[in-house]
Amino acid sequence: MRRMTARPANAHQARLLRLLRDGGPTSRAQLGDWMDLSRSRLAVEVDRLLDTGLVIADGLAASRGGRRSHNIRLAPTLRFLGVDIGATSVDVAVTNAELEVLGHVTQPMDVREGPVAVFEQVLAMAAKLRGSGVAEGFDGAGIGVPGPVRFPEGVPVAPPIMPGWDGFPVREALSQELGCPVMVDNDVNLMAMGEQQAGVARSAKDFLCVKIGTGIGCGIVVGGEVYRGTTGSAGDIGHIQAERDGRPCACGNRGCLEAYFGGAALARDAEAAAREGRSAELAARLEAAGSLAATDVAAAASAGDAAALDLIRDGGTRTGQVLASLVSFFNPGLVVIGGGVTGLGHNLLAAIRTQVYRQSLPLATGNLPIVLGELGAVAGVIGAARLISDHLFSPA
Amino acid sequence: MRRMTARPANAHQARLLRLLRDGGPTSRAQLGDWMDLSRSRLAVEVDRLLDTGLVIADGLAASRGGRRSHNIRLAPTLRFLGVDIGATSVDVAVTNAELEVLGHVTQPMDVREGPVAVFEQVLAMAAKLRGSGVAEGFDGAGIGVPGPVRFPEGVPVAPPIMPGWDGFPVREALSQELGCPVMVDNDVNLMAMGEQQAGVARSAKDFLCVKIGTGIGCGIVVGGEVYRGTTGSAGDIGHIQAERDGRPCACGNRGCLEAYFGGAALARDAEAAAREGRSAELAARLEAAGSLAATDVAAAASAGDAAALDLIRDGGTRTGQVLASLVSFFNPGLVVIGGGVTGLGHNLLAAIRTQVYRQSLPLATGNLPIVLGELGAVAGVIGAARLISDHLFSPA
DNA sequence: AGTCTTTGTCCTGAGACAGGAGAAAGTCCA
DNA sequence: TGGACTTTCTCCTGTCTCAGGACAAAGACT
Repeated sequence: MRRMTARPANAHQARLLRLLRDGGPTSRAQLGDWMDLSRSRLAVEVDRLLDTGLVIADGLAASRGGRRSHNIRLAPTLRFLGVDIGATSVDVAVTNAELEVLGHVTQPMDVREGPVAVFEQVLAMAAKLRGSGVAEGFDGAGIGVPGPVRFPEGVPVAPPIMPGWDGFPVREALSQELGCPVMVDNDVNLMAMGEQQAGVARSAKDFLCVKIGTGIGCGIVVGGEVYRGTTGSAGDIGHIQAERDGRPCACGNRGCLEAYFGGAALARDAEAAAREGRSAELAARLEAAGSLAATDVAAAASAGDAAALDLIRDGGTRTGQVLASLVSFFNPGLVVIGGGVTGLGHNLLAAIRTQVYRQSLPLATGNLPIVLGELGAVAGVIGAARLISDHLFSPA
Repeated sequence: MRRMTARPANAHQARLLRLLRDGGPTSRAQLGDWMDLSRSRLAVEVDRLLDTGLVIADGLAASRGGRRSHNIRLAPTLRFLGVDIGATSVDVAVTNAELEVLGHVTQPMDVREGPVAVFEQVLAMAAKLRGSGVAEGFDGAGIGVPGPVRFPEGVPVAPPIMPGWDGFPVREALSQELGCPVMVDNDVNLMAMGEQQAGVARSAKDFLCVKIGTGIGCGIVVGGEVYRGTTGSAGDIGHIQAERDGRPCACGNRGCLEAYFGGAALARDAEAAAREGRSAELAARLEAAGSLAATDVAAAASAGDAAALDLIRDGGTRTGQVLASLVSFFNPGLVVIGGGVTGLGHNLLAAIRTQVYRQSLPLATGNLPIVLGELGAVAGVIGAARLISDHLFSPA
């Protein structure tokens, strides 16, 4: 099947495509109101988009007291691929042009196996989704990787947890393989975009999105746009010092937040608690599985295990301390907590909130919601689809 | 004398005005190149600006191998007033349209006397400048206040060090008094704008500007624009926790950065060192003056006093610790250190640099200059003039 | 003196754009 | 059932915006 080749020819067309993406099928009149453009001018641009095939006019909407309107909508055959590469697993999903998830698969994986092995797996997963009938091909793909990215080129730079990826031309390689445009970004930024597109951050302009997975990162959104920093490492808060002369961290420093919290540290601490006899619940789970993960701590905590609860509270408190500084500095309108350990749920959230509300300036916390992300594992893939659609729905 | 009433009618004209402001007198041909606009289209907009009187064409430039060009420049009679209200002093300056300082006065003052008393003084200073012949009137004024501001309305909100100012309609009141448009912002943001306009940050897009005066604040510039946060308190880093369960702070919390450093804390610590006999140099100065200020510490340090050097190093280290977190988070392309205590100079800078380069991520610090501001006291007033000129040089 | 370069002006044709007239296709009420 | 009213969409017209080319002005260079 032929895939999307056309691109919007001007800013009006780009804006139309995004409005249709986020607002669904819409009449010409409605679009004119939204864009603050005369109906005559708008009609021209819509007609041009119809010519390109990027949008179609199908069916008539119900009358609202007058002539029935034509539904203008994005081409129903458009398909985006969203890929979220984590430290220990990978998510691949297919969306339509409205960024609704049509198919989604998750598999365990180890990033340290390097880009070649990982992308082989990703391509197999994409092929599987295509085989299941939700897509005949892809018009674009967004890729999230767990480390800093030189965004314009789509190349990871100096990623601590994925050494083999440094400088690998992810964007170019995948674009070749998939035969469609590809954009690459940090997984945390994609989570923020996902929650902004379809989650709790829909109406937020300036917000932070803290992802607590194997590591800890923070997506920064300024004026509705992801802020990536000068070298693409903005939001890398895992190695902010949480304790002076504290625990040694893999990065070479001491007392980093990630040395105390995040999936890896949490599992380590839980195993220690089990071995030292501080928790029968955790010890039993360690006995059964041979090792522990963040989910075990969550399960133990909801079973009332005191040691597990302590671990969560302590991690939340440390995260909250760091976050309190960032809230004072950045004065966001919303803070979203997400990532693998959100299974820890409200115990974690309560600890974070307590710390932030206590330590940050009243003016900054006065009306500051701190909430859990509502999309879970699909936040990343929706963000990835949004990334590539933002790219494709911008003037050529 | 009649003052500026015209405003640019469209984005082209606004851009032209800013180019002329930042680039000085320029030929039509040069402007066309800068704006990426055809000479014919540009000529139309320039002619319209000439009609409004906002710009003039005077004299001919030297030939560059062909016909000599006309110099297009901003109206030489335009005058902006820049006001920088600090905790203990106030700066007032007059600039021309190119934001060059034509006259500048500084006076001691106490913000706690409240807005009415302070503005009486400010208006007297402005009148004095006008009397000296550098201006016959003002086309606009920018005001910096030492606390958070609700920017669109130009009203201070919940300012900790200037309680009487909460909710006072600074913008409206001064606009009445001066008879010209007024914009109000946090003094730290104005310092950042000043260094961006005419100082070390001229080419920086994303940078931080740390102002260490009586208190400590941080201007945040994203993509060339000041970021103010959701409630206008972004950059308020003085009350970030520098030490767990540390010194009590005036804000009610413990261990805030401002409890350890900044002009107030530094003076307090210096007086303590003098009284406890840890520094003969500082004791002598205390004896002579009855109290100590940051400048005394600077003088003592440059005279080789060990206790003074310790104070500076300790303050720099703590500031550096906080800044290290913010650098990891924000990944700026430049960090500027300015404010009253920059007299502490390179001892302070060295301590800050050491800490940031040690604690932040290598990717974020790899090519990160940390430098002193180069404008000193005029940074704020130039920033204030820039603020109002940005406002006036934008489409009506 | 002749050629080249640069600047600035003028003109033309393509496209952007708003607003109005009016046709199409419905609702609503008597 | 028919007339009045609404809403949507198309078409037309006049005004701007804009690029690019032709050309004149004014000087540099040889």
